[in-house]
Amino acid sequence: MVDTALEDTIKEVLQQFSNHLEKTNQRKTPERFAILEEIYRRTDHFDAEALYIHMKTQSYRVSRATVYNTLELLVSCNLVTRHQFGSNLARYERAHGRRQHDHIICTNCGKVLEFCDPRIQQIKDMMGELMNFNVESHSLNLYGTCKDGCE
Amino acid sequence: MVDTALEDTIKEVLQQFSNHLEKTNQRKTPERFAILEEIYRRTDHFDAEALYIHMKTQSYRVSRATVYNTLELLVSCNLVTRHQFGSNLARYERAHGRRQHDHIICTNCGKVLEFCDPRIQQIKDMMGELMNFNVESHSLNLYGTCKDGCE
DNA sequence: ATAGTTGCAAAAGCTTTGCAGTATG
DNA sequence: CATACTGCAAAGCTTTTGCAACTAT
Repeated sequence: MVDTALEDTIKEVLQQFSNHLEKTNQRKTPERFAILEEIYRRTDHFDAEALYIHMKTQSYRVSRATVYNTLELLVSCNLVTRHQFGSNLARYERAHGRRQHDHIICTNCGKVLEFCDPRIQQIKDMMGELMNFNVESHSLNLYGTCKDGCE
Repeated sequence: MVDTALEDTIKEVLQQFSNHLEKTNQRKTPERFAILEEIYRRTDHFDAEALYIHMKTQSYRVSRATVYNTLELLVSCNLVTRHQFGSNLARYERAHGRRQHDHIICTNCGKVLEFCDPRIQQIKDMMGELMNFNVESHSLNLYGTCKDGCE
């Protein structure tokens, strides 16, 4: 079964990335597109190593250096977001076409769920005003444990 | 000039730590108390290395291992809190006698300010309910830039 | 042709660990 | 006096960097 919505998103995102690279005079290498596509086929919150391993075991061979470079590039053009869920390890997820959301993390089993709350935006606006800051982004993580047992 | 409120806090916190160590059958070493006191004399959001360096240049000699061990111990008994402000570097601050607060970070100059907002607690309560989680803690960071120029 | 990119391996930065020696209870 | 803790150095892990080879433009 083919997920046509996903295929459309991927097509759109690849195009958007291509435009960005063109605009900023950076090269359209196959590695960059392959990494972006791989990221959009995932639904989890992965780390750089997991992405690297997954690409290696798939059709594609890339180096760790390129994975890290491309992740940074994708974060900078808002196609991917970067998180840290309590540890020193950076985690990533696709960003395009997703509404703003935050995360709730089980410190027991590591499960990560997403939630939305409009009050965050209110807090950002109010605090920007109050502290004389241009607030550009935020990160909100709730930590706890699943009530109905972990997987 | 002596800050008597600070001295009182330190006395109280050292006592509390002492009680905790006793209760959990851990040893009251001079290094542990020296590190705790040093932390409570700081007002910033420091990393382990800065604390280590500061202790070395002061009267006290401790090893990095002991600094890391003690920080973990202090976090676990809620006398110190651990943060990550966007990077992979852990930052710490004293926790006792401070009301719950979150952070707003300037991505330009690194300045860290604190703020309180009651809506966070509401969000934690509501999401715990909604997602069937026991929410134990959270971390909210706002990122942006100072409007009136950085230091 | 000429830079920007890649891959590899080495290095860097933060944190943890193993172990022998030390000091607490 | 038993053993938990310390200090030191080595190892671990994630991420970055240097450089020669490659390739997009």
